[in-house]
Amino acid sequence: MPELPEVETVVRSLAPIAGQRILNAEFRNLRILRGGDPERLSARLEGRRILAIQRYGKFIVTSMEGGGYLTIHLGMTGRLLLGADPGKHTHAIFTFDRATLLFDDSRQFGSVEFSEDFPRRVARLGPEPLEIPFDQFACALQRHKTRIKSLLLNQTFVRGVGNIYADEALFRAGIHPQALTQRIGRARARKLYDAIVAVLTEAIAAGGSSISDYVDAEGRQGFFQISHRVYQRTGQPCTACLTPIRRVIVTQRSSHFCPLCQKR
DNA sequence: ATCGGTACCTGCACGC
DNA sequence: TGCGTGCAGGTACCGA
Repeated sequence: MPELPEVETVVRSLAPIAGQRILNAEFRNLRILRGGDPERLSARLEGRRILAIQRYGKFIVTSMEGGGYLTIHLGMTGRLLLGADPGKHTHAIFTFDRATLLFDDSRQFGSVEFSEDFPRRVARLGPEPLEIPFDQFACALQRHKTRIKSLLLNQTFVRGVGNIYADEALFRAGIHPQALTQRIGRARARKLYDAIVAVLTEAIAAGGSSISDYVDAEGRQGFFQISHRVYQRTGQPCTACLTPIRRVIVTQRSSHFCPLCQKR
C-alpha cells in the first residue's frame, strides 16, 4: 500500500510521539521483527525517548535518545495507529507517556528493526525524488539498462516511488511502461522528472491514496485515489483521449497505461 | 555488477 | 455454501 506520499502522511501524523518516552514495547509476531530477539529489543527501547521521526523513501526511521534507530517499513498493508485497539493483525504495541502506538499488518510484509548504527538497507537507497536535481536524475537514468517501469520501482534509482505513482507519472509524461531507458532522451527524461515531482507533491497534499485500507496514524484516509488517471482503471476511458486504459505485466507488477498517449 | 524471477503472507472478489 | 483462481501500495534473495 504505502508509497512515498502515504508514508510521508503517516510520518506527519506521528508528530505527537516525538519527544515522548517509550514505557513499554511488546512484540507479538516475530515475523515482522528483523534480527534480534523481542526481549532484548524491548529492554533496549523501554525508558528511551523518541528524538526524531524521519522518512527515507518508504522507510520510517526513528532516532532514539541515547543512540540507536528504530526502523519501520509498512510493506503492502502495514499501518501505524495511535490510540487504536489491538486486533488480529497487531504485531507490535508501543506504550508512550501519553499515547499508544500499534503496528498492524495483515500481510506481514512490513518490518520493525532496531540498530545501533544508521540502518544499512536505508543507507543503500537512492536519492529522494523530490530532492534530486534533474541533471543527476537524467544521468542515473542513462546508467541503467532496463524498462522504465522497472527502474522507477528500483529503490536504488530514486527512493519512494511504487506501483501507483510509477504508473501515474509515466502516464503524465507520455511514456510507455515498457519503454527501454536507453530510448528515453533528455526531453522525455525532463517530462518524466517533472511528472514524478508533480504527482508526488499532489498526492502528499491529498494525504496519499487510500486504495483499500490505508489510513494515517490518526485513522484518516487519503483522497488522491480519486485523481488516479491510469492506476487500476483498466478498460476505463483515458482522461485525455478516451481510449480504454490497458494493463500489462512489467517485472511481475501490473502496469496501467494508455496505449495511445504513452509511447515506447 | 545488474537484471529478472521468485518467495514471503492474508484477504477479497469472482466464477462455478 | 464452499472451493479454486487471480489479484493487491512491498522488499529480499537467488542465480544467470
